[in-house]
Amino acid sequence: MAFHKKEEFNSKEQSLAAFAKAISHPARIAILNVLAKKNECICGDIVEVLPLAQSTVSQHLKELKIAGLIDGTIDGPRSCYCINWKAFEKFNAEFTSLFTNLKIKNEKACC
Amino acid sequence: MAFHKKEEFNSKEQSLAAFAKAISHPARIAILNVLAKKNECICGDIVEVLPLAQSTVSQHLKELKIAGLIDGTIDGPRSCYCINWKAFEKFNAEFTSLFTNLKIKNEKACC
DNA sequence: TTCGTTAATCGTATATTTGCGATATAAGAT
DNA sequence: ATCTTATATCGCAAATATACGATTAACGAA
Repeated sequence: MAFHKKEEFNSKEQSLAAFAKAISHPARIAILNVLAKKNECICGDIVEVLPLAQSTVSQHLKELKIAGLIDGTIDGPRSCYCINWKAFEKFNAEFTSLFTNLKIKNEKACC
Repeated sequence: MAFHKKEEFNSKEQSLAAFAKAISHPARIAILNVLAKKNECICGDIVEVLPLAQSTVSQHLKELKIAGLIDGTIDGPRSCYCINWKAFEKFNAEFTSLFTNLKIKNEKACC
């Protein structure tokens, strides 16, 4: 029975998979781009740019926050989001290390 | 109404999201590692190593193949899979270019 | 031909994701 | 205190993803 067997894989695999999942939707990539383009960590502006309802955008922001890719602070009646570069660096390293490890082990294609 | 609004985002966002989705499950990352470790493009061996049923592994392989990350050829009664390095390079470039673009635009955190 | 091996696919159950409108919350403005 | 604005959260519906067992297909060997 036992569904979602994700726990049975090692932590490195899980960590990278979780990160990939966070950016596995175009809306979330678009959000990251918006956050970076505007030098101020706006938030409601994202809703205007994306073809999604406010509640949906809020949900995507939450997922990015849970994944640690962005930080969010409450600023009066509005929220301020920005990219967490440290987390990005970490995951970027994990990601490229995957490729590197693979490439070292297997240089030539066999099929 | 209109669900899955993914089409409304630009192709770059969609392409990167699709790649991220392909590696957004630890089983698929594990498969990539197995494919690389063994210098031969085994296939049934993956089933032995992973804590998943044969049909499930086959499904994950299919997804990786659809995403273009691996190639598969039929070799007698068995299938031979291997990593598509070209696709990997392409997506690796897309991925790092995302970070680079973001970093150029926004050097300092604001919250 | 029949049997065994290997892997893909089908059917199905369950879980998760995506999306929206409605509602709640929180703070500044009037 | 009330109104407005901004955002989070709730509740729900639909779509996808994950997993498995059973079946099918394709081939080599007996």
